[in-house]
Amino acid sequence: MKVRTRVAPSPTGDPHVGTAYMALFCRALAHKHGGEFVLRIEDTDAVRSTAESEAVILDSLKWLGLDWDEGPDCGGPHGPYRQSDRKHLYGPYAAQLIAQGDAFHCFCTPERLTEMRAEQMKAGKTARYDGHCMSLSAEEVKSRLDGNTPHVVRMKVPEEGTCLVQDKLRGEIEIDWSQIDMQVLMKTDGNPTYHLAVVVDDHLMEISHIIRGEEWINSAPKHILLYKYFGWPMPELVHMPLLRNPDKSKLSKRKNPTSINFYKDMGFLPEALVNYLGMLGWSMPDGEEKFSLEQMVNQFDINRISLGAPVFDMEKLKWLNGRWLREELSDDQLADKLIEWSFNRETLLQVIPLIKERVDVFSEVAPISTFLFDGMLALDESSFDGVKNLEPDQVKLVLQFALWRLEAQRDWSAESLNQLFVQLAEQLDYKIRDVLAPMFIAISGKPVSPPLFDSMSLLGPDMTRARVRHALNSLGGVSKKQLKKLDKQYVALAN
RNA sequence: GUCCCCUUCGUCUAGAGGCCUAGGACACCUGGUUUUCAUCCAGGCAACAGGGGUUCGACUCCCCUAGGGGACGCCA
Repeated sequence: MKVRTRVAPSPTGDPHVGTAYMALFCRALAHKHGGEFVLRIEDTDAVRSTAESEAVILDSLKWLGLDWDEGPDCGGPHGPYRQSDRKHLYGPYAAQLIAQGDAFHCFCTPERLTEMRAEQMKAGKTARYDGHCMSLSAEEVKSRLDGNTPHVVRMKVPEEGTCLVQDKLRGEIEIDWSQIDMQVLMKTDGNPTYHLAVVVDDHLMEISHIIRGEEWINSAPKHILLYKYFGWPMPELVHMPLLRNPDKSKLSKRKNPTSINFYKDMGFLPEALVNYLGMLGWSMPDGEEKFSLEQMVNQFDINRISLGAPVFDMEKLKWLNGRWLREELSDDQLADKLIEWSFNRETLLQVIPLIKERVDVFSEVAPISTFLFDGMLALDESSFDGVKNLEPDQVKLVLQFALWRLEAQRDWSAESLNQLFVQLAEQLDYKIRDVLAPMFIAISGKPVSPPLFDSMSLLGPDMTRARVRHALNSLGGVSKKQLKKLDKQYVALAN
């Protein structure tokens, strides 16, 4: 059988290193066995999915060299490769399950479900649909459907027994059916949920091996059951360990930069980042730590994957990057890479308007603009001494609120960043000057610098957010207790 | 709370019953090369979570405990 794998990102945000991690292993397995690696866009969440996010994710994966054999941009024999373009496909499958008696219409309101789950959890039970709408008669269902009552389609799940999940890495995993919820398959808006779409698409696209994060183990029984209902052959399951923050929690942008673009902005080489991801949870037979994507594919053996969840260690990534840079690039090539990265005419033309009025001779250009080419700035508490009108706690509050706003911000033009801060200052009833003072330190490292919003715009969302987070950390970070308090204030702010 | 997964130096890992006095790498420390720094080289510190089995023999197999993580959405 042909080995076909897929990575299926959801275009709802920044390109995540975890997506690249899965793409790397999917690609390695497929290509090692002469098969194909597919990229599919899972945009069944119509509210959160955006075309921009999709474009950025595709670009990032390409930048890393993790290109695919079939996908939304290049097509292929199993297209389309975007679930929103396949929307018409899923309804009939849901209808088939209803006709077979393996699924049913559900008219329960979200309120009732929330209440039901809360009660179940309170009683120490697993939250699970209680089967309320399964008892509806055919006539009742028909009349409600005719009356256009909002509804979903749910799959039926056995009450008793055990599901055996075969995982290539972990062997047999037993999960009781009583633990499995009667998953919604079709949403009120007519879109399939991930669970239906993934099964239908993986089957239609002839995916042979599903490589995904460990977080999916618990929903494997739902998928296995759907394959059974449809009478389709079950692909092999490979659940990879999850990448971790230094504190061992699941890698998250709150604690560690997760956007691929951040690493690009920092000036990492794509080869080094891919190499680093490859050595998390996997190793070359000879123990060599520096290897190219091609070398990894050639040597790839799924049995060399280790299951302990690896901590993403930027220090080691940096060391590896240094090796790639020194060992693989001639001075000439390095010069080209630097130009490509930031030292180009285009970037320069964006910087010059910010500094022209502030320099008299060329030799002043570098000192005033270094922060635009820097990574994480060398900050400590004393860096914020110049912030006079705010108490230390207020400085933290401003930075944290700004960070939250910036995380939600999509338009990264200087003008809309300006508006963001004007609004924040108004809502806080602070002077804009006082709100901006800590921001200047966070972004440029100094109390005075070229225009803040233009600088932020130039640095881009990933680097800007990382700097604000870094500033917060250099002030001792925000404790859980503080965070809770701030969050409360922040929510109150919006209303 | 319920269920599931995981567990070798601080971190990434090698290890598929005797080759383990547990190897490598990052970080850290020491020394050498270098006008300084970095690179590079040499050396050092440092781990099989705990307890029971199985076995002539357990880092490796089984069980229990502990710790960590994840899942419990009309998100993926």
